[in-house]
Amino acid sequence: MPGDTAADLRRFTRNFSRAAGLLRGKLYDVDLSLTEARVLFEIAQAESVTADAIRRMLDLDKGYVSRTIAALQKRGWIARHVAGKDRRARLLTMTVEGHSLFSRINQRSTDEMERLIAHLGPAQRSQLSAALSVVDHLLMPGDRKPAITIRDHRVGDLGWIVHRHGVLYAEEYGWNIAFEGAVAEIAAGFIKTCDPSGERCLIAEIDGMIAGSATVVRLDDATAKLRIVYVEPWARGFGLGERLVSDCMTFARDAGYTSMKLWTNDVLKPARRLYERLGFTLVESEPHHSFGVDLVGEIWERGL
Amino acid sequence: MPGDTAADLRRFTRNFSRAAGLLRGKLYDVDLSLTEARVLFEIAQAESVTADAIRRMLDLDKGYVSRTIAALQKRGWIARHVAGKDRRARLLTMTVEGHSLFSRINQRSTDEMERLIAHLGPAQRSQLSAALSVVDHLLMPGDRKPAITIRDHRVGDLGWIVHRHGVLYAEEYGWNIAFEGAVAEIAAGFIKTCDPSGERCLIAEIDGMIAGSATVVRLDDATAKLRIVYVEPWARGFGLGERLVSDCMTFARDAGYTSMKLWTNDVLKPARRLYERLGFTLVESEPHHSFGVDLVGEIWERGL
DNA sequence: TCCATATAGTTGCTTTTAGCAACCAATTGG
DNA sequence: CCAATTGGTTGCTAAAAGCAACTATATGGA
Repeated sequence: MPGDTAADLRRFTRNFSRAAGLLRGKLYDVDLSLTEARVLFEIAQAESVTADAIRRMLDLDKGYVSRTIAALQKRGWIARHVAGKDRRARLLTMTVEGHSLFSRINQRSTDEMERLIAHLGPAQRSQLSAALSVVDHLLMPGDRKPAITIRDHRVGDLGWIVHRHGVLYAEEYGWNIAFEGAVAEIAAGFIKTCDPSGERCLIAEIDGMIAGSATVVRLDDATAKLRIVYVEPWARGFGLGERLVSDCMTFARDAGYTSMKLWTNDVLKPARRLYERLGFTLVESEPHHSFGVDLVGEIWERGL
Repeated sequence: MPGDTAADLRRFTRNFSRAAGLLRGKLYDVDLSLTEARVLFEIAQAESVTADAIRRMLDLDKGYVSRTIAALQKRGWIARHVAGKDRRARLLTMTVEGHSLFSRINQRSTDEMERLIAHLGPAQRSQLSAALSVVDHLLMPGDRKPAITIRDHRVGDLGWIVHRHGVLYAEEYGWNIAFEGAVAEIAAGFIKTCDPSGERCLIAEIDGMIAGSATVVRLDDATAKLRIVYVEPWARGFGLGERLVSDCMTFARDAGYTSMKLWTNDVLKPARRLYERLGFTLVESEPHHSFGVDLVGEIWERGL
C-alpha cells in the first residue's frame, strides 16, 4: 500500500518548497522582488509580450503589473514599444542590460540549485533528472509539445520493458507474473542472440522518458517477427504505436525480409486495430490458457 | 546527454511551483495568509511548541510571529499556556476548533492536489509517487527517517531488478548489456520454475521505492543459492544488504537447506565485504571474460 | 456611420505583509 | 546578585499587492 498519491504530492510540495527556498521573498543579490523577477522572466521568455498577458499568466492585479513594469523600465531593463496594430497595447522587450541581468539571475539561481545537489554523484544526478522529468510530465501535461524520439535500445531498456509489461498487463488485463517471465525470456534471448543486421529493438521516448517499444527478430530468412510492442498509457494518442511498428516494418524490409509476422491475443483490442490499420491480416487463431487467464492467441502477417 | 541537472531542477522548480499554485498567497477558502497557515501547520505538527521555535523554523521576524500567533489565538484556533519551567515562554497548542480548521485546510489542499492529478490513472499515480519519493530522497536526505520494509516480490519487480542491474553495473563497473541479458535469464527462470517452499525473492523498499533485492533458489536439496543481490546507490549505508542476505539465510535455513552458496566477482568489493561479514568464505575462484570485461568469478559458501 | 461596450494601461488610495527597534519580564551564568 | 541573554510584545515603517476610478483605443452591431 504505497498510500495516497495526492497526499504524497502534498507532503512533497511542502518539503520541496522549503528545500528549494521558494518562500524566500527576495533574490538577495539583485534588488528585485520575487514578483519583479517573475515579470522579468516572462518578458525574457516571450521575447515580446504585453502587460496584460503577463497579468494573466502570473495572475496579478493589472495596476500592480503596470507599476512593476514601469519600475523595470525605469531601471533600464526593459523597453516599451507601441505595437503597430493596437495603439493601446505596448509590447515589452528586454534591453541588453535586461538580458545581462536576467542571465546573472539565472546563473545565481542555477548555482543555488547546484548547491542543493552538491552532495549527489553523477548517477544520482541523472536519477534526479529522470525523476523530475517524470513528475513534470505527469503533473503538467501539454505544457509544451512533447519531444518524441525513436532510438535503438541500450543498457537497461530491456529490463525496463520487462518491468512495464509485467505491470501494465497485470493492471489492464489481469495477467499474472508468468507474462512478465515470458517477456523476460524474450528479452534475455534477444540480448543473447541478437543479430543487428536483421534484428532490432526500437525505443520510443517522449522527453526522455520511455514511452513504448517494439522489437524485430528473425523467424526465418524471409520472415521477420514483431515482438513485445507496447505503448505506455500516458503516451497513447500520439500515434506512437503506429510509428514504432512502421519503423520496424521499414527496418525489416531493408534487412531483406519479405514478410512480417506477429503473435498477439484477441483481448488486446487497441493492438489488433493498430495491426489492421497497418495492413496486417489475421492468419491463425487458437485458444490457450496462459498468464492465469483464458485467451485466444492470434498470428497476424503482412508482406513487406 | 541529458544536460545539466541543476538547470533541470531550476526549470522544474519554476514549472512545479506554478502548477502546484505555490505562489498563490492565500488559502482562498479560509481567510488565512500563507504565513498564518504555515504557523498553524507548525503548531499542529509539533503538538506543542514555542513562538521562538516557530520563528526559527520559518525564519520570520519574531515580532511578526508574535502578532500572527496573537491573531490565531484571537480567532480561537490555538491556545497559549505558560510552560511550567520557563515562565517567559508560552507553549502553543491547538484548540478543537483549530484542529478542525487544520483538517479542513488539509482536506482542501489534498483535494487541490487530487485535482492536479485527476487525469492520471493508477499506474501513473504510482509512478508519480515513486518519482516524488526519489526527488524527495535525493534533495532532502535525512529529513525524516526512511521507512524500510522487506517484502516478497510481486508483478513488475523482477523486470525492475533486471533494469536496475543493467544500468547500475554498466555505470559502476562498465559491464555491457550481456549482463542485463544474464539477469533477465535468471529472472525468467525464477518466475517460470519458482518453488515457493524453497525459493524466494525478497524486495527491500525505502518509503515505497525499491531499494534492493536478493533471491534464494534451490541448487540441490541441501544447498541454497543466493542470486542477484543488489542495493541501490542511494540506499547504501542503511545496512540493507546485510538485512536482505540474512533474511535470505533465515528463509533458507527454515526451508531445510544446510548450506548456502553464491557466485560473485572479485571487483564487487562492497559485496565481498558483506559476504565476509556474514560468515561466508571464498571456496572457488576462476577468471573469465564476460559482460565485455575481464573478471574473476568467485563462489562463496557458508553453512546454515 | 456612430455609439455602446470592451480592452490595455495608468494612477490614487488602501490593505496586507513583514521587518526593525525599543521595550518588558523572566532566566542564567559568573 | 547583577549583567547578559532569551522569549515575547508593541510602535513604527516599508514594501508588496490589490481595488477602483480614470484615460485612451478598439470593436461589434443597429
